[in-house]
Amino acid sequence: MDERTAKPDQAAIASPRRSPSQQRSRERVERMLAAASALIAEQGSDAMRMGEVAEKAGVSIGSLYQFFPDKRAIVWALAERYTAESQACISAALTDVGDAGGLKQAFSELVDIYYQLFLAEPVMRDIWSGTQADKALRELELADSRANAEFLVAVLKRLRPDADPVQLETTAFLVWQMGEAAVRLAISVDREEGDRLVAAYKGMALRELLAE
Amino acid sequence: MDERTAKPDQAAIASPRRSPSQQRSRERVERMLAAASALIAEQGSDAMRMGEVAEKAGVSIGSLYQFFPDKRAIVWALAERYTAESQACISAALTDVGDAGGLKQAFSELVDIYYQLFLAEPVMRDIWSGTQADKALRELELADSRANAEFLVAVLKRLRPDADPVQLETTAFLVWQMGEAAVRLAISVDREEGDRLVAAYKGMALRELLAE
DNA sequence: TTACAAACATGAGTAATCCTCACATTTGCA
DNA sequence: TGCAAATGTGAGGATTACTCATGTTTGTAA
Repeated sequence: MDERTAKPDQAAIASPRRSPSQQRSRERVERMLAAASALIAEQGSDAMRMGEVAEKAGVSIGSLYQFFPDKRAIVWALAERYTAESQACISAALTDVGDAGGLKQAFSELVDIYYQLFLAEPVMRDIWSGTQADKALRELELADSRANAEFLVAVLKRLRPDADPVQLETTAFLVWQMGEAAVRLAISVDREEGDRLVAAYKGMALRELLAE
Repeated sequence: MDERTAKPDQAAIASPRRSPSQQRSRERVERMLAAASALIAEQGSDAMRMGEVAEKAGVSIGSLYQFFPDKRAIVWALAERYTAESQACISAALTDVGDAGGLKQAFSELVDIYYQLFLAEPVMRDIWSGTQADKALRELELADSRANAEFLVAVLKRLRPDADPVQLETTAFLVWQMGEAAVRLAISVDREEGDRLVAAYKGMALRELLAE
């Protein structure tokens, strides 16, 4: 990221800014986010300029900063929406799983969905690519990953009631993070190899989840 | 404007700059890299300012740009050194492996070394954190990872001569990338959980490498 | 209806930083 | 010794995130 005017090492998770209370401004904020999303899809979030976002949204640069403390906050807001959406999806896919076969199928489907999403959505790809560099985004991703791992832990506790809970927790979290890494890797190579890598990840992860 | 065709050994992805030919300037370039390294260790590469690097190295800002096309090129140069070093280490650890037990031990040691290195070296940590965001660094990491995976493939072919070579290739590459992701994850949580995650990764990876 | 405070909108201006370039100095060598 | 190429310099151009003084709109209570 650019970080030109950033003060050194201020973590700064979502600094306080006015949140829109009137209908009019709520709509404007939506337009800002939509504009940002479109620009990120076109050029990536690094190349996204605050001036462009304002222009595309049909607002002044000042209005942008009325609701977002800085550039990263816009990306963060978009990221938060994606995580909320996918958590609902993951929760739905895993809560009903009762046996090993069910886990195998649900997990495989989830990985496929995630892979497809990354292939199809340039904004998502861009946002989670920068994850490592941005402190706030990294926190969001870790929290999200832990939450998702919890759904897996619930399933595992049902399937293997005698296993060490801490061990299960560790395994689920690792498997989840490996999945995100595998998908990010897969989309950065050619399609054929990407497919192979995702398939290999599935095998590796399921072996770990089912037979310890 | 010097359009003189640079030496063919400039395999660097982006380096349209003079490379030092005199003893004096070679020493100055070393000082620049040392200064950059120190500043990255202190504040991270985002917060590193080109002016600071020049000042700390005792050269002018112009001299800095004489040898590095831009800021990222400095980070890239440091990254390249680390990869060259670690490749030698990895090659040495894996070339003599002859059986499953040997692989298990060598792999485990390599993971430990890598983990310790990331824990101890703030510069390495910082550089490879930004990997996702920087195109050139990502290329370097992928190339490095493929090269390292090749050492693993050589071992696997010896241990499992009948296995599908493409499959082995995929597995080795995936395992290697998962390892990098696992270590990066491990250092971003508290030490105790990090140790558990690295141990879990080892188990998962070895199971995949040894028994397909 | 009107008065008024709070929310909202504006965009020229500020500050920080990357990088260039015209010119000065040093080095290797014929 | 002369000179071209390599190296050194730092003020200034260019870009861009972000601020703030000032103007406008909105909800609401008298």
